Amino acid sequence: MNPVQFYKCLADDTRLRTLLLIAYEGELCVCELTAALGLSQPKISRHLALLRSADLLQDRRQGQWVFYRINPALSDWTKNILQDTLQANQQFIAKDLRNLFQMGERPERASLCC
Amino acid sequence: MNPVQFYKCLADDTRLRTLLLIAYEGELCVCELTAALGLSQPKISRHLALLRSADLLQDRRQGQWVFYRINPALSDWTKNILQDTLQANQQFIAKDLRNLFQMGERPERASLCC
DNA sequence: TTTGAATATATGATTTTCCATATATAATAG
DNA sequence: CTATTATATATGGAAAATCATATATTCAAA
Repeated sequence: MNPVQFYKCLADDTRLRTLLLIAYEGELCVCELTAALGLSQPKISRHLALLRSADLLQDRRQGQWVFYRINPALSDWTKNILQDTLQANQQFIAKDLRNLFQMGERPERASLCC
Repeated sequence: MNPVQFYKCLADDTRLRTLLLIAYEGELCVCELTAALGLSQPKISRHLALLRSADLLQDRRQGQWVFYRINPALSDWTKNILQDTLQANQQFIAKDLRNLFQMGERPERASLCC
């Protein structure tokens, strides 16, 4: 992956928060992200589409929800950058995480095994 | 440093090449960067000004030249990101380095000690 | 038909680039 | 020593390109 393309993906408030929240939680659906970030659904969807088409995110539909996760096929260095950014900037998403934990009725994930 | 501001600095071809070249070489002046990148002097000067005002770069004048280096006061995580990006993307600046090495009459650095 | 999510279009805002010119130091001629 | 010229870098202003957002609409699943 071209490093400039990669950093363009991170160079936006909504997208970086989204990526770090997903990196922290493992998987989040659009409605959880709207609750956490306090932004409109179309706005978030648009950024998710960008991150998906850049192969930073993977999506899966489960019933009425679409869940996003960091693409496990990402190159090691980009995964490391995301992890290091998360470790060094926890306060950057602290409020978003609080919003997420206060959200009622978060959709249940289907267990991936068994 | 706000991570979004930081990544905006890296999210441009000219700026990322400039940063990685300087990280690799330790210190470069504007005329060396123009030779390495093959871009106009005003274009490079503008991006350098942006990186300086974001505190990613430090400059010092020596005679007629202005030398730029990575700001040593940068936070550890941002310095690490730059180093990791350089390690994982050496081919990204390979051609620029070749241009630099082929450049004649590179200005001499004053030794910093004694 | 209701809920969750994606997209199209238009618009506004920010960024990037180019050209010309300004400044600052250095080198040279008189 | 002073005036002139050359070299290195910075910047102002305008044009072009890119990017982000809002609103309205559409699609898909239950």
